[in-house]
Amino acid sequence: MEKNYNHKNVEEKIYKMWEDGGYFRPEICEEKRKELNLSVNKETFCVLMPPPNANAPLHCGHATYSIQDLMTRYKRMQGYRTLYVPGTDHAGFETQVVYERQLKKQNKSRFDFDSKTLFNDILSFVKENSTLAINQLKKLGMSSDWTRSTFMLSDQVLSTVYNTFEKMHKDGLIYRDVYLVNYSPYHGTTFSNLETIHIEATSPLYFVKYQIKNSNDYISVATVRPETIYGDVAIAVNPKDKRYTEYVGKVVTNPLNGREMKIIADDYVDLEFGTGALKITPGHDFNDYEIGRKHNLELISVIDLEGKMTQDAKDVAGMNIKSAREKSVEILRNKNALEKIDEKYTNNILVDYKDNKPIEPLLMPNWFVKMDKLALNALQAVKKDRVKFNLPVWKKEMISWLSNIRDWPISRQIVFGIRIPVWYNVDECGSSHIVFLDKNKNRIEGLGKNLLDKYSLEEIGQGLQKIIAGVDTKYLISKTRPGERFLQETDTFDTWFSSGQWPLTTLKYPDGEDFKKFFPTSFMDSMWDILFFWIARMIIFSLYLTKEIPFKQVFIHGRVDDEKGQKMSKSRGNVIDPITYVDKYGADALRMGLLVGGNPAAKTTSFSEDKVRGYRNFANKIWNIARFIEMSESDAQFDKNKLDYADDKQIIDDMEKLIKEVNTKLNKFKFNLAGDTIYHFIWHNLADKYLESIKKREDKKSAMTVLGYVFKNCIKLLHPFMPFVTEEIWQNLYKKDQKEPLIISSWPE
RNA sequence: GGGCUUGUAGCUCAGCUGGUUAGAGCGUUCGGUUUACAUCCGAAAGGUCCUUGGUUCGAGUCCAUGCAAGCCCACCA
Repeated sequence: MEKNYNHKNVEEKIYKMWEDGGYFRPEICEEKRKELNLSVNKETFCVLMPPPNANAPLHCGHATYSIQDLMTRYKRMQGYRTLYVPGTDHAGFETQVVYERQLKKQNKSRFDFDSKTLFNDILSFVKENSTLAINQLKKLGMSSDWTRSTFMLSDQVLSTVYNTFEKMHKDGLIYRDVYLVNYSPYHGTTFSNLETIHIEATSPLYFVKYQIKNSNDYISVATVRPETIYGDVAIAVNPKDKRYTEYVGKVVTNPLNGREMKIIADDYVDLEFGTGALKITPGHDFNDYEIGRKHNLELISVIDLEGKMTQDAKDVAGMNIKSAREKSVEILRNKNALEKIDEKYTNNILVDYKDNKPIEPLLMPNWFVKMDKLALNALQAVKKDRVKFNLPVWKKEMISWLSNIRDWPISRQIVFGIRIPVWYNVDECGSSHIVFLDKNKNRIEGLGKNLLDKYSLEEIGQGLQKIIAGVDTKYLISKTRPGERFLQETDTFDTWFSSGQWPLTTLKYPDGEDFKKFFPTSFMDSMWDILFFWIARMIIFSLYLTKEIPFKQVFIHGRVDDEKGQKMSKSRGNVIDPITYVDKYGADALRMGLLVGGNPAAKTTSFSEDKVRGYRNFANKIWNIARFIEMSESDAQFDKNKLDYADDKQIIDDMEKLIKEVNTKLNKFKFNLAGDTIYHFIWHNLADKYLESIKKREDKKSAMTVLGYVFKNCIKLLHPFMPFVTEEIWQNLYKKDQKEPLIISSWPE
């Protein structure tokens, strides 16, 4: 053994030995343990890997997969039939954004391609780079069964997702509706509520006069969006507001288009704010939409999908929102309908989480999942602890989210995703809006009935970019084209619709062997940022399809921040690439830095090079204990009844205590405490005290036997944390007596 | 507006159901060519455990108030 531990000579070699030996596969482990007369537990232990984006390099967050691998290795050594299932995600929206940036560099955009071509181009871009993430996970030491790896766009996944959609439709859980959605004109797609955020902005607040019919009075209304006045259908005041009591029920004139609108009373209106009177624009504001429904008001769209004003916006039709706003203000001013402007007004505007571009609430036909009943099942499962959480706070958050759930818009207007398996008969969707590239690659847009006169169905189908079918358009659900005259819905599923079924698709629901053996799974590790996006949806889907929960235990880990406790971000320039630390200090040190250097269960945990370096030193420490043992002679087999020295008895005592403590802590998922306990024992008890004391003994042989025995148990306890260096030491020291590699050796109980 | 979390050594953080002299990594100072390791060893400095009050034989740990920082949800036109 070399004087210093060098991870570079070890990690790749050891990983290959494990993988080639099939030790990541439950079947082979079971077989080998039986051959060697090691106990085999009938129970299974299964962990699903949250699928990383197929084409992006790993970031620090992925290094927390060490938690999953730690649990896997722990249970594997305990003799459970252990399976850690890997996979990769297509990450629809994220990937498309990255790809579109590439296109932009070539002066192209998504509009230059028909959707089929664009999809295939993005897919091959993903495939070209898809081994990147997997290879990096291997470098971290993940002991997952790569022969079972699943890709989110594989046939198996598609088939399950389609079947689920069909079943939900049959059960009346899928509906199509015009709904006010979060639409991003910039990205050209809808976002769910979870994907939008509010940011503070300064927007001029305009006070607009609405003339009361047959009177000289007017009501003044404050708004930051005068261009939407074209879509106003009412004025609302609070019923308790004495200033306006006499006006309720009267009629005002819309200052921009002359529409006659009622003054209604609704206690949603805040008496304190603005003038106490609110314009109601159900087509472009979520609260107004609710009020509109309550009072049976008309829905008017004055902004279209491109972010331009519609024909209903008369004088400003065709303009973009910004110019339309300026123009509207000008018109109001000319009509003497503008009372005043508060230029310094600050408000919160709705933007997307990705690029912080404005979201327009727009009326759009969309596919929805009815959530009330589905969520109720999940809620009960969580309340009854059928799914356990590592901290009570996550259970609470889950309960409150599930209790206040809204219907889920599942259609996205992006290309890179799983296309919704819905087909329209072109002869029945004449009023649908269709966009396609003709054979000369010119972008053609119009109503279905008009286009079909000029173009062949084949040409439209070939170049198809988008169909926006009316809510009442007839459709068929089918995995394949149901007939000559059919075009498929161009919307794709929200990525969480497919990843929400990950426990089912990876294990090959409903008939796969793995599904029968390993479902429900045992341990699910994830960060809190996708608690609702993902964890909740997996519970919902599993309960819906199988009546079973998808996993028994959820472990929520924290965000990995930099050494100053600041969030890592590209703009701050403090992003740490985990692989550079693996190269510099070894995967073992990196894993310890995350698992033991902080508290992985805390909301955030700080990570630094110093920590990793500290644990690299620890790897070297145990390496040198191993060298010391290798260089000294020992004579007999360890026998607990033949301990002559008090020191020997003490260290054995301490070791037994250590084993108990580590087991207790691991079973409570206190990984940092378990690891820290081992660290202390090895360095400050075993090495600094015991090992130093026996150097002075005359008869060293018996002491070396004790040391060898204690150290062997330490190496086992440490294996789930630091798999590489422990396995390498095991191969050097204990191969003579132990035929099995450390990875499947028996755990000290 | 509603909810949550955190406040411990110079820095980043551990501290399990309350129980002796409060710990780690890095940093600082002093001393070590001990034949496993300088990626090391020995020693030291450094903490009113945010404030105040309470429960208790006993509080870093439990409760309340205040102060400070951060997060999540909802969003007032």
